[in-house]
Amino acid sequence: MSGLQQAKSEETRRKVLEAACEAIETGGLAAVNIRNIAKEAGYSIGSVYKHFKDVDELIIAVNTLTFSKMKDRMAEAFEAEDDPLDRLQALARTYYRFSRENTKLWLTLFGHRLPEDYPTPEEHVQANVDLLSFVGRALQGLHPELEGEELTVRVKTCFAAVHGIVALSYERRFVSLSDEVLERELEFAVARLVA
Amino acid sequence: MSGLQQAKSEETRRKVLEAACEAIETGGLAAVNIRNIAKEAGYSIGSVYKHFKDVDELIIAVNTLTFSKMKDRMAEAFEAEDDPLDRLQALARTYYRFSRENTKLWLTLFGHRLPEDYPTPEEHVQANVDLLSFVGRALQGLHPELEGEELTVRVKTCFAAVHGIVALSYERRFVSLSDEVLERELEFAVARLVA
DNA sequence: GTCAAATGGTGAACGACGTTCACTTTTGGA
DNA sequence: TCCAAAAGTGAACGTCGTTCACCATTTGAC
Repeated sequence: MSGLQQAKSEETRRKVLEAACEAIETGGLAAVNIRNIAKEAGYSIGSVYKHFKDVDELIIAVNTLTFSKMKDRMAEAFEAEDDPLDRLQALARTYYRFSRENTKLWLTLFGHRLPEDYPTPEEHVQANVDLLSFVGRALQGLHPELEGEELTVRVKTCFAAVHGIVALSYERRFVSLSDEVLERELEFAVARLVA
Repeated sequence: MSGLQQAKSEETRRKVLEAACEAIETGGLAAVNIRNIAKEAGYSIGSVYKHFKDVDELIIAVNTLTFSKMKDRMAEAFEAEDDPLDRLQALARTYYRFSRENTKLWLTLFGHRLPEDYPTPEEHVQANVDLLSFVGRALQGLHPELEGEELTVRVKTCFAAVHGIVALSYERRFVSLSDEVLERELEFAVARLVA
C-alpha cells in the first residue's frame, strides 16, 4: 500500500471515527448505530467494517480519543500548579470539569462494558496508568515518605474516590448536588484524603 | 380481578422476574434476552409483556430487588455496631462485600442506563435516600454539630467516594487491588473523610 | 347452568440492528 | 496496457425487542 491508497484509507477511518464521536457526543452510547454513522461519514456499512472489526472496536477508538483529551487537560492542570496540594486539587477539579464539558463522552468511557471475552484495550490500561501518574507525582510531592506499592495504592484510592463523586453526580437516582457544592465537596474530599 | 386470576398473575410476574434475576446473575446485563427469559420462566414472549411494558421495566424490577437486598445488608451492618465510626466503617465494608457477593447484580444496578426520556424510578430514588440515611445517622452520631443541608451533602460525598473505590475495582482497565488491600484502603478513606 | 366480558396466555410477524460477503470500482506497479 | 490488490458497496442473514390478532380460562350477573 502506498501514497494515495494509504491516504484514502486513513481519511476514511478518520471520517468514520469523527462520525462516531459526533453520534456519541449528541446521543451517547445509545446513539451508536453503524448505518447512521456510515451515512454521516459518507460511506457504506461495509466500509466501516473495513476499518473497525465491530462496534466495540469503534467505541474503543472513541474512548481512546476521550482518554487522550482528558490526559491533555490533566497535564495542563498539573503544570499550572507548583504546590503539591494545589496540584492535587487542580487535578480533581479538572477531572470533574472535563466530565461536565464532555458528559456524553465521559459517560461512554465509563459506561461501555465490552464483552467478557473481549480483550482489555492495552492503550486504555496505559491511559489509566498515565492519569494515575499525575496524581502519583503530585501526591509524592506532598508525602515524600510514601513510595512504591504504598504510593500506588493510595493514588488509586484517591483517584477512585474522586471518580465516585463525579460519577454519582450523573446518576439520576441520586439526588444530585449543584456545581458549586460539588466542587467544594471535591475539594474537601481531596484535602482530607491526602492530609 | 379476584382470587384465582390475581394469584396466577402474581405467580407469572414472580417467575418472569426470577428468570430475569437468574439471567443477570449468570451473564450480567448482556444476558438479558426476552426470549430466553420467557422460556426459562415457562411462558411465552407475550406473557412477559403483559407484566412488564418493556425490557427496561424488567431490569428496573431486578434492580429494585437488588436495592432491597443491599438495604437489608446495610441495615444489619448499621445495627451490629454502636460506635458511630465503627458503624460508618461497617457500612462501607458491607457495601463493598455486597458488591463482591453480587457482582453481576451490582454492576447491573449501576450499569443499566435507561433512555433519557424514561422517568427515573421513584422507588430507586427512595432506595438511595434510605441507603444514605444509614450513613447520615451514623455520621451525625460522630459529628452532632453537622445538620441539615451540610449533613446531607457530606453524606453524599462520603457515600460517593466509597462507591467510587468499589466501582473502579470492577473496571478492567484499572489495574485493580486485592480484596484485603481494597478493604484496608476503604477503611483509610472512611477514617479520613469523617475524621 | 348460561353467556358475555375480562383477563391470561400464545407465537407469528415486523422493523431495526450488527454483521457478512460476493460483488464492483479504483489504484499501483510491471 | 493489464491485472493483482485494495477500497468501496449494499443486499441478505440472524437476532433482538416489540406488537397484535388470536385462543383459553376465569369471572360475575342473570
